[in-house]
Amino acid sequence: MDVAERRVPLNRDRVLRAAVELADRTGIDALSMRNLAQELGVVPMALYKHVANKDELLDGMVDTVVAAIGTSVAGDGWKTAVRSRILGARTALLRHPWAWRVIDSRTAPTPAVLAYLDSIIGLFLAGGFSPDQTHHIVHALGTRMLGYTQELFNDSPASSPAAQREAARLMAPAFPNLAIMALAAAHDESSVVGSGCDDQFEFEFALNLLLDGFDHLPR
Amino acid sequence: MDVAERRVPLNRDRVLRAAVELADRTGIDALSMRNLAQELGVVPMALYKHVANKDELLDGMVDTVVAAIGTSVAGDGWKTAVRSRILGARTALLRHPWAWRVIDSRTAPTPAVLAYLDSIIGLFLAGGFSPDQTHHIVHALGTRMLGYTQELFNDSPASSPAAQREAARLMAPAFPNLAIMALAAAHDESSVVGSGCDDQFEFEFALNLLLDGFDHLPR
DNA sequence: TTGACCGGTGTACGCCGTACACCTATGGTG
DNA sequence: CACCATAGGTGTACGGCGTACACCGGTCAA
Repeated sequence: MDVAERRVPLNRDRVLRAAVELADRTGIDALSMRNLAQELGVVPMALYKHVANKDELLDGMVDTVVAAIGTSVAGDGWKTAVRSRILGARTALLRHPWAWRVIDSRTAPTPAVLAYLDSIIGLFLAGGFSPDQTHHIVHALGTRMLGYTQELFNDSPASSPAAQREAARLMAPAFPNLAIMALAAAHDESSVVGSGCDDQFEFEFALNLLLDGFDHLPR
Repeated sequence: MDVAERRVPLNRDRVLRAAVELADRTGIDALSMRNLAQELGVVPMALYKHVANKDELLDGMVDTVVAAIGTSVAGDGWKTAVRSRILGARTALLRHPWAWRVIDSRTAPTPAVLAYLDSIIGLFLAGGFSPDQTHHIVHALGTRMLGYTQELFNDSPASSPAAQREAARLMAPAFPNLAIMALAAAHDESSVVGSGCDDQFEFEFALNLLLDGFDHLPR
């Protein structure tokens, strides 16, 4: 019987999928070769028959989730095509919160990442942008102007609006402008339930701003 | 004599500055409590009299470099003020390549980061943007649309243009659009010596695009 | 029948962060 | 002046990490 179980003996793919699942469930920091091995009912060193080392495991995980982005494109011009592609990538990566951090801790991009990038570039070239312009555009899409993400404001995940307003009032003396902004955001209850701040909306706002900017480039 | 040396006995500040310096020199991955202690001529556990644990050390390091951004602002309207502030932050952080990654691996923002953010927000509020608009804007500045940075193209640090063109030709079959773009970038030799791609120029291009976008918001 | 090879095992090494007990000099207080 | 609390540096030890290396049992081609 255990022989029968051994008959499906741990593809590289099974290792990668298990790693992704474990990282999703317990966080990327808790993903160790030992934990992963235990999850698969195997001794740690067995993994090394399928991945060279932990870095290659991480690369493989990235490739797995990036490859899942898919290649659907709506055909109505470059702008909607790019938008749908990027939003699709976002929803795919949102399922694996560790992915962003892992992706840019890697030194060399993985093939799936390059393929995704290539497809985006293709959309801009097909849209009539020059290779140089496309280069600038890709940089603009890949650069973060500030060093930190919007996660700043998730102080307490499900805090009530009242508690949030109270927190704002607390930091008002030290960071008055921040407090003003936070209060305004907590105010407007038209957004989704969460932190008084609809991340999806914010993302699309920024994306549209950039796309419109690209649109106005001389061509 | 060694008593005399012990008379300057390891401020928390000296620990943080040494940590920053060590991370700059050997990379953030090589920064361990043990290495840092050795650098300071002290036993590892001595550090724990000055920082609670390694996470707090990292927070302190972030605070140190972010506090060094400074608060200079040119007075000619919000746009130039924001631009100079952000470019200043960029040059400060470029001196510590590990900082970006450490900053967004932290769960809670440190005081200096909040202060910097507060000052940026203040510039937009003073520029006539509503708190809500400012909120959107800060998100736009803090979000990276693609999951990867521009470091993608640093395959080989000091590769000759010829080598780079050769690399592009190699990947052309698999990633044709990427190759087109890379060739165009390597082409134009007007940029700085480096990788055929002037990161500073790309950054300012993206920044100006966003700032102009903000400028056109109804107000 | 044999022997190569593939995949899983067991042991061991050197690194990491850090808990805990200890030691020693210092400086304020009786 | 005697005393002792305290701050800062030490030494040892533990559990976890990635992984090198030797091993070993099946499977299958020759």
